[in-house]
Formats: sequence, C-alpha cells, structure tokens
Amino acid sequence: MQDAAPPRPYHHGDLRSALLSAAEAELAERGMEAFSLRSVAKRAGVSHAAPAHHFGDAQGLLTALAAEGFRQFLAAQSAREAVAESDPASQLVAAGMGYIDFAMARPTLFRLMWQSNRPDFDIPDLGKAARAAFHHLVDQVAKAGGETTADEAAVWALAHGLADLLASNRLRGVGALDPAARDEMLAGIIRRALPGA
Amino acid sequence: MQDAAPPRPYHHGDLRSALLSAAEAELAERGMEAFSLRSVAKRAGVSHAAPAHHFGDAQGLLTALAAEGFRQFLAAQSAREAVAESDPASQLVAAGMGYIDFAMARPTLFRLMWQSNRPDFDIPDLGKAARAAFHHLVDQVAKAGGETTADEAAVWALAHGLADLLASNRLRGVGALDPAARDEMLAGIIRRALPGA
DNA sequence: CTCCTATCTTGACAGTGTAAGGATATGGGC
DNA sequence: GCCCATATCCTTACACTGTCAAGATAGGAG
Repeated sequence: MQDAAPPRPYHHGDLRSALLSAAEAELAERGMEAFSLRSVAKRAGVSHAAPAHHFGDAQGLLTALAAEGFRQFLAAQSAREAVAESDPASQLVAAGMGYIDFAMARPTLFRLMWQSNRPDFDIPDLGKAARAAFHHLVDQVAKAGGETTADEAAVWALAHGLADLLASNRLRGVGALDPAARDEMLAGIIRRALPGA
Repeated sequence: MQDAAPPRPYHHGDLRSALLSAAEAELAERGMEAFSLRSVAKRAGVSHAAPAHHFGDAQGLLTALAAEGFRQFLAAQSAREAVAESDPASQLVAAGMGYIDFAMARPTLFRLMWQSNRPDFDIPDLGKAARAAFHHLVDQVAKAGGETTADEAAVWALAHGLADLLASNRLRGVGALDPAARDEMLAGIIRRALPGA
C-alpha cells in the first residue's frame, strides 16, 4: 500500500490499485464533474501519463473503478443478508438495506456506477459485474413470492430511489436519524413494495 | 426576423434563451460529462466567450438551465393532475406520473437537476425552483392522508427511483411497454407506497 | 450627429486528455 | 558476473477547454 519514503521508486510496484484508490478519493473530494486524470496521477505520486499504461485512458480507469464498485456493492448486500433472518422476505429487505448502505457510504462512487456515462458498460468486466449486482435484488423478489414485472420494478425502484435521495442528502428527515432508527424506518418502507404486503 | 443569408448579425437579439436551448441540445446529444461551453456557443452561432456576458461562467449557464428545468418539471406534474380524478390519492399518483414523464422525456436534463453538482443550488432562482418542485409531491402525500416522514419518503423515493431507472433505461421490462400499459403499471406501483394502501 | 452602453469578438493563459518517443528498472539467458 | 528484452514510468508535444482582458460593433438617448 504505502510506498517508500525516499525519492519515489521509478517502479511503483502496485500502481494499478494505487490509481484506483486515488481515483475514488479524488471523486469523493472533488466530485464527479471535476474529476481529472492528472490529479489522480499526482495524488498517486506519479507522472500524468502513467495511468495510460494500466488503463488506456480516463474512461478505462473509470470503467475499472465502476466494476470494482459493483462488486463491493454486491458485497454490501450480502453483508446485510448474512445477519438477517433467513426467510425470503427478510432476505429481500436486507438486500435493499445493503443497497442503501453502499450509496450512503460512498455516494460519489454510487453516482459513477448509476448516473454517469463515462464508464463503458460494453467492457465485459464491468458489464458482468453490473448485471450481477443489480439483478441480485430482482432475484430476491422472485424468492419472496414476487411474480410480475411490477413486483420487480417496485422493489428495485423503491430501494434505488431511497439510495439515490439519501446519497445526495435530500431526504434530510431520514438521513438525520441515528442508524438504528433509520434502519427500522427504511426497512419498513421497503416492505411496502413487497408483493402481498 | 432571421436575416440568415448575410454573415451572422453582430447582435443576436435573444442570445440568452438561444444559449439555453443550445445547452440542453448539447447535453442531450453529447451527454452530461462531455458538455462543453464552447460547443454550446458554436451551436448558437456565436463566439466562445459570448455566453460569459449572460451567465458569467459555465456553472451559471447550467444553473439557469436547471432552474428552468425544475419549473418545467413542476409543470409536467401539474399537467398530469389536471386530467386526473380530483380525489387526493389520484392527484398524488398523477404527480408521480408527471415526475416520471419528465424524466423519460428529458433524461439528461433530469440528471443535471438531480445528480450533478455543477448547478449552484445556492443561487436563489434555482434554490426556490428546486424546492418548489420536489416539495410538491411531498405536499400531496399529506393531502392524501400521509402523516409520517416514512410516508413522504416512501412515495417520493418510489417515484424518484422509477424515474431515474427509466431515464437511464434500466427498467427494460417497463420501458418497452406501450404508453397506456406502462402508465397503468406505474400508477399501480406508485399506489403501493400510499399510506393505508 | 455624437456619444454611451450593452453586446459580441478576438487574443491570451493555464489546465486537461492523449499520443509518441525516451528513460529506467526487472528478470531471464548466457 | 554480464547483457539485453520487456514492462514500467517519464518527458514532450498538441489540440481542446474555461476564463479573463481588451477591442469592435450596434442601438438608442441627448
């Protein structure tokens, strides 16, 4: 992770992952639109053209970052499911909570993944990771007894809407609650979209 | 009025609104991230520095465009309400449908308003327009019998989630329906979030 | 007609992404 | 030990961007 204190080694050692970390940090600090490839390189302590060898261009870097994001997004859902009751409805709500957890913890990365057209979803690595991530919630709907397209859309849209509004800090009445109370309220809301609730 | 044959008139006449139209067209064609102030100026047939006098800088232009967007966003909701039943629940669903209409008709503008940090919401004109627009749905919730923060959040998040997913074309199963069937399905989904439904 | 002001243009500057070619380290064959 | 093939990183250069400063033009007031 941390490279040596003396003048920077010519060969970084693990520049690829260092650039990904630097890119996410830059995104979080300066925002999606002010993102600059040269700033990322500077933050990683490397010349402005170094990223090219690992990612091709800026889109390549953001594509790789988004793919990594989708994998961690799926992990956030799984983490919630692991500590929830095992019945299908509880698992579905847990997946939705993980969806929201991720959006609140890393709002700019969430935006890169969902609202930006800079990542290239035709790159197989990202395409696969993205589909796996946002199909997971929909799959849970079927296990919980959902049968129609409307059931899938309702649960997904509700979780996504909560996540997006919370990530941009527009649901102040909810975001200001302490975590436990917030969790309970959000779980109650997600349950409204459940089939037969 | 248009003396287009000779070289362009030195004074445009209505450059401010021409630049706003050009900006929205550029956004729709080239996307949020590839937006360029110079391209907008070129599209409006004017020098690259002409926008500065009307909007200050790029952020000023995008702020003005977002403010105009929020006004039309509110109008889209009102248009749906005008042709809906007058009972509070129907009016609420209609507002949600207008919310979605706007997102599907002008997806990039929707993104500028909701997911970009380039517009400056501290400018009073935009701040007022934005608050008026997204409080309208929430106000309808109270009229329809909603009392809690959860009621407000549920309806808003559901409408917003549907709008956002449809704007980015991820709800293919819903987006592919013909308008009438799609309306019916979306209305049914929104109703799920209603208090006491 | 003269001049004032708002409007638009031109020219310049720093910062950006990207491509081309040069510099340096690493490891394998000898 | 020596040498060089390769991956890795740097330097340079170019077109494009947003913004600022200064000049050009038009329309209207007096």
